[in-house]
Amino acid sequence: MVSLSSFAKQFREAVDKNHSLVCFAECIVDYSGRAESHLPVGNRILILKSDNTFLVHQKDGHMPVNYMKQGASFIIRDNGKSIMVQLKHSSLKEYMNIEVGKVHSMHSQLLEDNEKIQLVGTEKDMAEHIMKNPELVSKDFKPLSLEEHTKYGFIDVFGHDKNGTLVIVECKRYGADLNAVTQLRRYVEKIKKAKGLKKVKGVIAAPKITGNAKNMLTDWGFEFKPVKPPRFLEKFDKYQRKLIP
Amino acid sequence: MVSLSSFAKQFREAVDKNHSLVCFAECIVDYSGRAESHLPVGNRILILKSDNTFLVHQKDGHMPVNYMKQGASFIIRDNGKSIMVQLKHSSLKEYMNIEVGKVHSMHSQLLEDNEKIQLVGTEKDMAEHIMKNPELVSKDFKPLSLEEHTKYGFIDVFGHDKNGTLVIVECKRYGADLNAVTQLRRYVEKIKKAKGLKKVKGVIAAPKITGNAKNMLTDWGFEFKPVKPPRFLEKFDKYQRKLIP
DNA sequence: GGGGAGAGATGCCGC
DNA sequence: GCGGCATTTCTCCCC
Repeated sequence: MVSLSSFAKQFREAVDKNHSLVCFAECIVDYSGRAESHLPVGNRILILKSDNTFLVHQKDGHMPVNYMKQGASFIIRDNGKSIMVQLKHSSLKEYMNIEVGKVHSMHSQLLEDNEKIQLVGTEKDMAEHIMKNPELVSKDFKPLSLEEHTKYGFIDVFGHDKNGTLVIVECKRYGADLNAVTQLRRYVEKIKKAKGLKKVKGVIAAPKITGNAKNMLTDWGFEFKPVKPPRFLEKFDKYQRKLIP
Repeated sequence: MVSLSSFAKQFREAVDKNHSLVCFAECIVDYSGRAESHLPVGNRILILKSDNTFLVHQKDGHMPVNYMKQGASFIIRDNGKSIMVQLKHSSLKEYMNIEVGKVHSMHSQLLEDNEKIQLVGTEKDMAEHIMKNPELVSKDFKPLSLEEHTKYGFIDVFGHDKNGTLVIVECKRYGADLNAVTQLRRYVEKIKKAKGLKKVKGVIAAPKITGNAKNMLTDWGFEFKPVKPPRFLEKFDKYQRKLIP
């Protein structure tokens, strides 16, 4: 058990020194901003990060129950019976109040960490994979470019077939849904209009597709190509064999 | 500083007893599942929740750098120089390895919390707001129903005008974008087909709309109605005046 | 369990 | 700053 006054002192210090702080505390949380919320009294995990991001986690679940992004100011007030922590994010017009009644434990320190996560298997990796292996789309597909942000939109892979017809490929690392089809539809319509073309092929490359999406795809004359997202890339290959027996 | 052996023991105990655990530790994190990642050595916050959700947070930022959902099994192995925590989520085919080299602090306990967050200001609240105030859409709009999940789709508000023409309203609590327009377009097309109608009105009700979305909207003959999301609802009104001076 | 859509989505990049 | 889009999205609800 930590006294409320030392909680208030250590919290203030962590905010000012950009330390990271975690505590287990009984609290009431209120929020107002894009929406409004109230969380009645209970025991939660409070996390203050070195950039002053603030998270409230309940004992279960993946997501924080309340949170405040970087950029808020902190006012810590001692009411005697409880500590009021008031977060105010002026630019986002977001506000949060945490009334802390009991502090079961707390720890704060400077965390040294200069590393960034290395991630593979994203949609971009998939698009590059198709660039290198155009036969995944079709035998006569000749990819021209990987254009993420061009004037024609954010088309994943862009090329043509043996007849010179333009082909637009929309990659999805997960199962393609209705949204993926409408997205492809937008790109095809846009490029038809921009280039004054009558025929442009649209292809969705994804590991799978939902039934309704498949129907809409065929209705609109597009194609689906089952493509698995690239995994087990070279630099992770060795590691993988260790990780998954 | 916590010894590696007591870290291993306390972690195992927390997993088995469904306690919540937080520690500050130097670690290396590897992940394989839907994607693959590697995070080199550094100091992070490790969080084990009572449902065995596991989170790794770096000192900055809103999101966890690595995580594993509820349902994984935990193997904790002492290598002498480090502790290997191996998470295996068989049904999701997700794996995570955390190699812990130093433990700066740790705490675990049973967290008692029976409360759920009360949230207002969602899209559903906005749809109800329009049901009660149909003039926000137009003077002659007569809403018929709030149908979230009907055979016609997930239409927010559904009604007709003075001529008996069907009106579909798609609400967005944030600015409407291209996606919102294609969504409305899908609903209108679907209901036209299902009911064999020639004309169905489509309306987007949102606080604002992007330029491109507005263009696509007018191209397709739909309308935009600026509507603010309902806030300061009665039960939070009193609280609000207190919270925001 | 799959499908569809919202979320206080967040984060990234480009303009 | 807005805009457009991916995300190991997550979460909820319905079929």
